[in-house]
Amino acid sequence: MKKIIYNAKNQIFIYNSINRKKEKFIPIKNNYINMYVCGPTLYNYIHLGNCRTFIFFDIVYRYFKHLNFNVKYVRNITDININNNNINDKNLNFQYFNYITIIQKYFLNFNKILKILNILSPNIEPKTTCHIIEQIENIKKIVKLNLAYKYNGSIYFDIEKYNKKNGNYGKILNNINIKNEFIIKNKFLNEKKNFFDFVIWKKNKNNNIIKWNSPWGEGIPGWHMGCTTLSNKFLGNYFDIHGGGSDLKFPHHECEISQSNVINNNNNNLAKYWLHTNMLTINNKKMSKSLNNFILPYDIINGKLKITNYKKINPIIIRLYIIQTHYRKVINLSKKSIENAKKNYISLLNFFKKVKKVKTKKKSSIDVNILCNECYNSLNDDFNIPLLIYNLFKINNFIDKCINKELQITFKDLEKLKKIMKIFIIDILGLKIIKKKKKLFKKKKIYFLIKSLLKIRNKMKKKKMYYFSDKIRKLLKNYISIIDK
RNA sequence: GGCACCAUGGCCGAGUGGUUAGGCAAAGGUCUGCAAAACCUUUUACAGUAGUUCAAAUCUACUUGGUGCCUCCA
Repeated sequence: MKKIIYNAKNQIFIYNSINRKKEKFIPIKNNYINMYVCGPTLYNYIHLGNCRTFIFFDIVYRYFKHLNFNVKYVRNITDININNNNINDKNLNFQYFNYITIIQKYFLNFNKILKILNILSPNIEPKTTCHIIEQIENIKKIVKLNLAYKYNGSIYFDIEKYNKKNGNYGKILNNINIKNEFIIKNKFLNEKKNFFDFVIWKKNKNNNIIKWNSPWGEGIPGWHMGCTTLSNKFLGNYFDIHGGGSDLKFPHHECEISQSNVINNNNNNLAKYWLHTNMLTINNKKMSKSLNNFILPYDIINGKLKITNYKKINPIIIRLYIIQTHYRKVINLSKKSIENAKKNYISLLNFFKKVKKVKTKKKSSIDVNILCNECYNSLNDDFNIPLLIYNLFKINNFIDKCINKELQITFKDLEKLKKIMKIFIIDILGLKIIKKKKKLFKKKKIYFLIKSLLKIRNKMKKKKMYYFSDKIRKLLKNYISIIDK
């Protein structure tokens, strides 16, 4: 028998990347949750793989809020780029105006995509460029402790010194041996002392206009410094959850941890629980900007892709498609699986329509509380959304059987199930109901045309002229679907 | 080379020790003028080998095949 959970809040288990184990989730401060997720770097449109992380943590955020935790959710915006080659835009020359235009373009796109995927805004969305002073202060601390060195005008974090001084770079999240022969064989140590030493202050090159003054000359802070500084500033030097894609584990998160431990003079490793979402692959290859095999959400929505047979896909279906797979498992994009999500979506939301057909009885055939608790149990077990969806289908199935009078349910229990389905499908999974194609009807002329055609069709049907009535239905197929009662 | 992960029917995809999602495709049914939609029924699969157990798709070990990270990445 599975345990019945009366207080879901105290029974959450999370897979912690630091220990590679599922651990009971106990917030640092009772009833408060501080959560940080690495946001986008604005050098291109966000692709479907990027969206996965944001959708997953959106559900984590929604679930915590549903459980009445006080959640502070911070997701940064990296609006600065160390390597300008990353910016993939033909019109770009590194003039100030163009640079800012491009950052703005991708920023707007990012917000738009997140909105149509029904992702809630975090509490704070700090931009890297707005916190340069704090970053310089943090770099000063590292330099002062003699754990950094200057090379070619840039400042590097000295891993060897750090590790000698009780540090553990490479081992916290990744188990990477920084003296591994394979790496030494394949990489060249032409710039830094140690191959893994990472830049914390990058010297201004080619008279780039994006730069700030610092004790080490003009330049920009290193990428990892942004996240350490922003999380520290808004959530303190030790907070509950730090999240991001699994490809950020190394080196990004490892660097963040080292910096934070030095700056704060502790061994807290920045966050208590580290969560990493797995990759989205296409043809079994990781989707990424550098491999140029990425898929943009807009192209799916607008039906521009072969993988969806050039059919337009509702963004909420994309959302469901992504959460159907557990966050720690790879998703391989395929035609069938998107179609699958579409069907699942329809049948999940159909619940709210067909539930009206149920005729309640004096007794229920099943203990409804178990069905409800199983939903909470699924999410409590390391945010097992696929298992949750499975349990939602169980409820859906039960209702089908009540309609067919195979099983029965009381009024009270039915209300309970309606409530739980609403909480999980709409509030937590964020699968809000699609508005029907009303836009077409707004155009009055089309509306009246369709209406009069329907009138004609009904008359023909009455006269049993089915050949013509079916023709009309076929003609109108692209605009409306006609279902005879 | 190191570390991490994955393998489920014709296909896509859940399944976290016993009851075996869901969808596509196929067949039959309720309904129906035919359809559509909805619902019901049918088809039992877990890479291989060994082990633990009364019981393994699920736990353990090894083998095979694949993926990710070790360079910017969600």
